[in-house]
Amino acid sequence: MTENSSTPTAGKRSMVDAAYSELRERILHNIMPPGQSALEEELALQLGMSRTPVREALIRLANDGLVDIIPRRGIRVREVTARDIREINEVLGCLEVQAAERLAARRPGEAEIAQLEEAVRAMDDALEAEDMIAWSRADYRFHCLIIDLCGNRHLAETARLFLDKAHRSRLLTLPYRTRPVYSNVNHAAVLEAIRRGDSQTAGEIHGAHKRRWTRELNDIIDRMDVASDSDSHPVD
Amino acid sequence: MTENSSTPTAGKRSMVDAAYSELRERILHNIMPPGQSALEEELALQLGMSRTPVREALIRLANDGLVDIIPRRGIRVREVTARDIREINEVLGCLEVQAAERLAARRPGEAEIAQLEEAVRAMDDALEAEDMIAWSRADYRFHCLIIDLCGNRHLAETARLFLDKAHRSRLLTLPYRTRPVYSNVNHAAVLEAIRRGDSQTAGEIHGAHKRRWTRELNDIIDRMDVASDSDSHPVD
DNA sequence: ATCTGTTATTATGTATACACTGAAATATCA
DNA sequence: TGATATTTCAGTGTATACATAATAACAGAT
Repeated sequence: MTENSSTPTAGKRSMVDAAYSELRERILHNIMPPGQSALEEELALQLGMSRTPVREALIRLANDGLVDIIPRRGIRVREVTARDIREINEVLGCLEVQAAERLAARRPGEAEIAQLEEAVRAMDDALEAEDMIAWSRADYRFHCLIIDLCGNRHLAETARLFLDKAHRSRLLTLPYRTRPVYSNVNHAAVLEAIRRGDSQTAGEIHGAHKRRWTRELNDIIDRMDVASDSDSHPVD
Repeated sequence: MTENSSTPTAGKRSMVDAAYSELRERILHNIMPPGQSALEEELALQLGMSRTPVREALIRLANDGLVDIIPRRGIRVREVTARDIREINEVLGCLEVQAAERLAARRPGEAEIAQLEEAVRAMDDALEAEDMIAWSRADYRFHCLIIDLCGNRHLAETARLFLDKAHRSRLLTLPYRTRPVYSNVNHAAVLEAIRRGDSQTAGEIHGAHKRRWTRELNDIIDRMDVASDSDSHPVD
């Protein structure tokens, strides 16, 4: 009877949903670290339910690429290799650029602009205060907003998935990162282009930002000792 | 993740896999047309298995965006609205451009180039013979190859999903299409850029091709009478 | 001692059983 | 007749039971 109330979102969710979000949280927050294996029954016991809803949740998690289901041998939290980090970052980059262009082209309303402004301001404040946790959260919020407001549901859904995948690698790379001063400048510039409805500039700046980040990421990965999974650097 | 084996080398598929691919085929080939609803038990009966594997297959199909699971009222094959067609096409476009760039940058080997050449040749032959079915298949093969060979697994997997989604709308738009002479020219040019390892040109041509197709698609959609789902044309 | 064939175990994959929910259908009342 | 309350009922959501396959343990032989 593990009443695990880590998710304060109390609603009329089915047990499958409960299992899904709980396990997802655990994986995203490294409570279940990459490589860890588990048994369906064990998880069911922990979550206080039978195997059936756990199984169904696991299928969704496998679809999201967070766990591997090994045919008769239970499940494993998927490892994040250097290659994965690079690949995920590449896909996310191209989706986000598209989202930024799309968002600018659709001329969002004042309320939406205000949300973006708030996120940028929060990032500036956090950087000033040297509060990297707060900065990271605000950065995440900004990217989420670009994605969610872009007006293309399919794009938003897919990009959101990759943003979450990227979050897992962020945890690995965070200690290696330098002060993200460029990020703030770029985000402000992107926002300005969006406000003007200048789709092309929004895309270009966001793209340049992403490429710079990709280079930095490659340096970080080289300094880290993660499994490389036989991958050569992508050419920029 | 889910080993999407399009290869006919059927090993020992579990019943879940069988249900998944069977239902997927039915939906993709319009045997179960959009909007059609069904009951789990009914499908289980048709497929000669119990509800459990069918349910699990349905979860995956829902994740792929092919069906909607209505909480207590069974499942429905998802409708393809005009908005969906446009959105899917947009995402696929941006992923494919990235894949083309990536592939060119990667300098694929002779064997891989040969596969692409074969597809282009098949397209030319089919166009000459006015065999639109064969053309469509070769076109599909070409796009699959660009995606599968790009070297980024995550990109490939995601793009593949969207290619399949696009396939469904292709069925709707096919009767409205004009002779795809531009496609063949473009594909040949992309292939040439890939052969030279000219990543930028490959991306540009493929992108231009996609944009032209997007315009044509918008015209087609206007002429069709599909549910529009309150969507304005994306700005190009 | 190592290798191999057999048995035993164990967790999954699938089937079935059951409870709960939401809606259609019927009944009751104004 | 129309509106509302009640009942019924079909179908999902969840739990449990069972069969199967894969591995681990073990014994016997070389």
